[in-house]
Amino acid sequence: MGPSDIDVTASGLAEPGLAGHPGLPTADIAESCRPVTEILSRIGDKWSILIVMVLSDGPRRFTQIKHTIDGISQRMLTLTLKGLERDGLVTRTVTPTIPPRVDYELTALGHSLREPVNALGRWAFANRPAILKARALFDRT
Amino acid sequence: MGPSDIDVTASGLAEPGLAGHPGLPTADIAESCRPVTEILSRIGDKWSILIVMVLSDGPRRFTQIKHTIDGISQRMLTLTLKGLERDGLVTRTVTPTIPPRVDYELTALGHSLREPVNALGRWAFANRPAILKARALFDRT
DNA sequence: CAGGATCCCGTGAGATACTG
DNA sequence: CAGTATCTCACGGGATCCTG
Repeated sequence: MGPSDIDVTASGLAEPGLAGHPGLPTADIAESCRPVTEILSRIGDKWSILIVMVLSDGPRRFTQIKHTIDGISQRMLTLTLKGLERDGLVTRTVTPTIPPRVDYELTALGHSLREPVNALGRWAFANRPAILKARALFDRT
Repeated sequence: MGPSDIDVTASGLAEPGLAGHPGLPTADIAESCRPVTEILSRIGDKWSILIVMVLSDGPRRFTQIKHTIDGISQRMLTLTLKGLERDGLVTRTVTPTIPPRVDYELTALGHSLREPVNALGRWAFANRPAILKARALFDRT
């Protein structure tokens, strides 16, 4: 999650519409896919999806998340949570007790993300055998 | 402290074949999300989705793809195509003429991937304004 | 407890240059 | 045309130590 923006080219607004109808000028495909790739670079990292999944049951505290997701460093947890908060997917509520308590919770936007992600998850789960098989076959030769 | 102090309701994760059989310890969330993260690391890179989108109209030649996707290096195009081929999402057909001709085409598996990706794309497009707004707000303070 | 500040390393990916 | 082979660098991300 860089400090700066994602947009690379002109400050322009990409035109709507997803790619894929015959007759569509192919040169614009990258342009029309920009929102997708943008989101993918947001949730396509190593931890975002896991955090969203963990939070889908309700609010969780920092260390609670940390212990639920095995292998995540507190650095990456902090950074990823901050990124999710920045994009409005997660809220952060501090209770200034001693020791401090911080709760993270999915926003409505964050919850709505679960649907397409679950769709992808179902695809992944359903086609994993095929992929693994293709992969094994490819690697053998 | 153990996994026992974490409340397990798992209502949200109970997707068919996905995470969360009821009563599943939350510690296994990462485990049950593995297929998703696996796929995400496959298509979550910088170019895979774009290539799949370009190929969704039908077979394309190497340089055709290269010129359609602006900014991709031939190195990354080769590598990404090889990865997609390895996972059974794309076929590679060589016509040994001089100069050689190589066509890439989506497999049925590759085509089926477009549906969940498009779902994600619709989400991305619909919620992009909200995300950008949240981002701008977050960055101002 | 929650998170900042550093240090460090592997690898993702761009820029050429060469080949069948 | 469709790649392979290097060189290079930026950055994602882990480990560790420090603070309010």
